[in-house]
Amino acid sequence: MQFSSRFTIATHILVCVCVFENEVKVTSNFLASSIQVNPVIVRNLLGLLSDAGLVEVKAGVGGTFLAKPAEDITLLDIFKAVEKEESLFHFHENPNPQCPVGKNIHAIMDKRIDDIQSAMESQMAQTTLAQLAEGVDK
Amino acid sequence: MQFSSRFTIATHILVCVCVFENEVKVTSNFLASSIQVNPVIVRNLLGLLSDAGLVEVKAGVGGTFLAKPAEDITLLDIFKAVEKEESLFHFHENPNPQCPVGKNIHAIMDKRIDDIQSAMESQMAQTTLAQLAEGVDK
DNA sequence: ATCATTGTAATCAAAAAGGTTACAACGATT
DNA sequence: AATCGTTGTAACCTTTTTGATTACAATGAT
Repeated sequence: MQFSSRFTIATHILVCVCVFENEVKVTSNFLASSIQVNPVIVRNLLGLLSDAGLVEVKAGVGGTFLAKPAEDITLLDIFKAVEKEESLFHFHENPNPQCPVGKNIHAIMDKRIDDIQSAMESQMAQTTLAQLAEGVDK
Repeated sequence: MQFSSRFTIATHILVCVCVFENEVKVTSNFLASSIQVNPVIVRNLLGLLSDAGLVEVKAGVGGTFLAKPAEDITLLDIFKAVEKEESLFHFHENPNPQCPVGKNIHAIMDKRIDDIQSAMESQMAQTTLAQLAEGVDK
């Protein structure tokens, strides 16, 4: 199991936008050639990032801009924008209610699983796009 | 993206073994009927848990036992036993080295990604099998 | 009106997940 | 040594997801 590359690609997109938005027109083709994936994949991800209020995409004329300051965009924002699953964990659906363990397994695990997901999300919230963009050596 | 149900099923297996190992013979069929999945799936997971040194499975005669005290088995041990991916995140393979962002994206993100995975794993290590088994109401 | 660009639908291939059948190997019991 | 329930594993199948690609209507500045 791994996260799809949507998260790392979306992050790559946002770093590019942050670094280049005032220098060149950041089109899906520009982004696609930096990431080396198909431009349609970029456009679909831009749609998700736009829905999440992270970027503004200029239809027709082209070009993408940050919709808010890079200091206010975290890895958690990006993750939530592109990974739509509510829960990280996939429970087996039908544990046997006749069995004491099957009957209680959800009650036993749900809180622990929430805590694990929260720990991950808290750490994601620690990194901002501004910090990432600082690491780009032009 | 979600983790496969291997993790929750494997945890269910271990809770069952912990609770029942001294009462009944814990076979793959017994476990399968508590979880309500195919016995072969249980046997495959038991193989992984056995490889990881968490359980001992009696071939031939049948039955599964914990290989160490329930206090010494954590959710992280279970997770690592059944999810073999080294990294949680899947990087796009070929960022463009001609682009300042493409060239640096790994250097920028690798540490952050490690921190996120570490945060998740640390939280997983906080819960022991013994704690989970306490929650079973027989 | 033109033209580069975006938004999106329609496909397609590859990989992964989950399930199932089948059967050889095992090992205690008789 | 034959039996019998069980484990270990191979083979196969379906469904879902991911990632990729082509195609084209809609957009909006010029």
